[in-house]
Amino acid sequence: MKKYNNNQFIYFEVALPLPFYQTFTYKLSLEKYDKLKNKKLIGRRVLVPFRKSGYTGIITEIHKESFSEIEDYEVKEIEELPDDKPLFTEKELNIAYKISDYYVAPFGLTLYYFIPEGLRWKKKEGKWIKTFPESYIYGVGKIKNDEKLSERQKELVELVSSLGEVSELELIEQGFTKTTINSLVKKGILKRENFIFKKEEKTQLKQKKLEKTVKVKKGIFYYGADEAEKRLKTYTNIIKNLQEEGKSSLLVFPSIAHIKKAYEILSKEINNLYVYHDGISARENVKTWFELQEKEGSVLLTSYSGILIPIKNLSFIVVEEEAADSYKTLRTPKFDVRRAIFEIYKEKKLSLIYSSLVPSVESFYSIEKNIVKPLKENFLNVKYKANIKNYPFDKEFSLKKLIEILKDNKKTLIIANKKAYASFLYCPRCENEILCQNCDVPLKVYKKEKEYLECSICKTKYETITRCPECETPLETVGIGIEKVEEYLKKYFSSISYLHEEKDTNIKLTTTILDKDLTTENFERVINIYPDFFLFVQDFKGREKFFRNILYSYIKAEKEFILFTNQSNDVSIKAFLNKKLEKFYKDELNIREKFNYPPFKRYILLTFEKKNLDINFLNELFKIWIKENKLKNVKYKGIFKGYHSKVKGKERAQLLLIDFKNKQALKILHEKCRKLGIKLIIDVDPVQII
DNA sequence: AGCACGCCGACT
DNA sequence: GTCGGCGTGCTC
Repeated sequence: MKKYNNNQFIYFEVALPLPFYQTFTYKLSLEKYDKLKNKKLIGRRVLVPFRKSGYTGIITEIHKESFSEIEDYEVKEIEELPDDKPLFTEKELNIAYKISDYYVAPFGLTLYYFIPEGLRWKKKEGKWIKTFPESYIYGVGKIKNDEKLSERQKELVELVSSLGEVSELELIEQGFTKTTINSLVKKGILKRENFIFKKEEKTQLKQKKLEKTVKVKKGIFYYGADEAEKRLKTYTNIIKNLQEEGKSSLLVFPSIAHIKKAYEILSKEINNLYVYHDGISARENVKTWFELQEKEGSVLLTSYSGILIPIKNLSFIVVEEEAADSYKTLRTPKFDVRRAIFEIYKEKKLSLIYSSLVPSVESFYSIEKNIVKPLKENFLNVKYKANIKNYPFDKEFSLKKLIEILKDNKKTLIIANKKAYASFLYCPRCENEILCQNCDVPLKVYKKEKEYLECSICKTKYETITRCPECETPLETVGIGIEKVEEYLKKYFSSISYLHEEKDTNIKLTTTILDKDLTTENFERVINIYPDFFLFVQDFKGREKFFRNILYSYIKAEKEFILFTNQSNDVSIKAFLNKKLEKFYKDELNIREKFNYPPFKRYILLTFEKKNLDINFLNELFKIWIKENKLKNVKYKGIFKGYHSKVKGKERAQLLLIDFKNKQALKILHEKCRKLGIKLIIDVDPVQII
């Protein structure tokens, strides 16, 4: 082994946004290191060369001084340390590591996911592409009378003051030199800000005296039974108390819509309130990131990517709507925000609340097992204020009945449950459904804005057809989507709109109610049309979804609740009607235990994708993998053709591992598949199995 | 992932 | 001849 002189360099590991279960070694010359103001390297953002391009990485580990390069590869030197301090502390790195480990996701990709978009720079064709300019120039507006400025300088000052704020890059493109800008900055006529721009003075809200002192102890709690608005009030009290001690809070929501609603309500009460999510400009998010690192007593509302911001004095976290399956991300890193937050709790030991009107089955189980403590004694409780009626569902009768009900002009919310116009097109003669050419699934029919067909998987749009391509028979639409309900109602009523449009109409339509708990609007009557299909989907959470769908729609009704269903004998409906919610949870847990479903067994879903995938070959490969890794008692189901057996022209096969613990072996399988050109998607604790 | 290299079949 | 699809190998 050839040794190099390593006295002049510091060596460290860098996590890069690449799909490998490894970090990469880079070095920095001591000469450059000595010039750094902040000597802390761990958690810091680095720009590194990689092959012919370059990536943004995070330093995760410093090598000992005795580290020496080996012949296998040449360690390259980093190009730049763009920030003046680390982006993450060691605690956040630990949390990200645990998340990536649990979900068998590459560490570098996991960490990269939590870096704000504005700081993810890439090198292409020798040039670093930055998401937005690094520095901005703006005028301060103080020019002393005796100040002598050149013509060019005067021009620059004029331009900047007319624009208010302009990126330095833009000024240089306009032909101004760095020296011109620098000299004016030195004189204090212009000001330069890196990343952060003119600080708008946030008007501080006048603080009313706190009604009562609400505090939460350290630990994990469950907060249920109250509706979303009341829950936000409770948090407001807790947050304000914490702010007086300089402590910060983090509120996590399952969607941007939730955050917006919560912000409307909380911003009237709370100072130092921040919002961070993908819908906000990259620049604004970067600013939020750096401010939260410094400011005491701040409050952050976020969804997924903001949970790892190293917020100063963080001591309180809320996971709102904890039952929302959208907390599980769809792309790599495939992780569950609820579990990620649990990892934060383990690392930081603070107060953590999981919250929902009624708990998820998993949360109920955790409460029973004493892992989570209910904040209130009666955590399972719904106010029964509206009368309940249910009618059987069939296409003809239900639509007629609907018209009859709506005739009295009461303010009504209709939950149509299905989007689009119809679920698919069907030929009554040859019994064919019109399928997507790439994915082999029926195409959804859209009609409202424009007539077209769309694949719900690959989103390919097709022109509408009216006759069967095989036999020319006129096609029929099957299923009642929200657009069909709307079309039908419009023949009889004019005051109709969608709930999200926030228009003032008597009849409102929506596809789903599960994410609308924060909708403050009240409805005299709520009609839920045929939520039954939740029960027919091959999904271990089907019944739970059905149950929640009914409960969430029910609580929006002030006086009358109407349910069109053919499942009125199901345990979930009976538990709801008999006001014994607990019955549903007990029953559902029994079923899950009996059928080896989560939370009793842990699942890992493996999805294999390739053009022309051979299932027999895959079976062979799987068995060899078990043998080679000496895996014992591997319980699994499969390999079966995926529920969507063809996606985007690729064949799919799936395999369900039950209570499988050896994550290392999974990495080996992933590597093996990659070499064979098979894409393996590892989904630990999938929220649905289809 | 993303890119270079090399093999092979189709087509000017 | 040569263009391009895709299987393979490699990345500090």
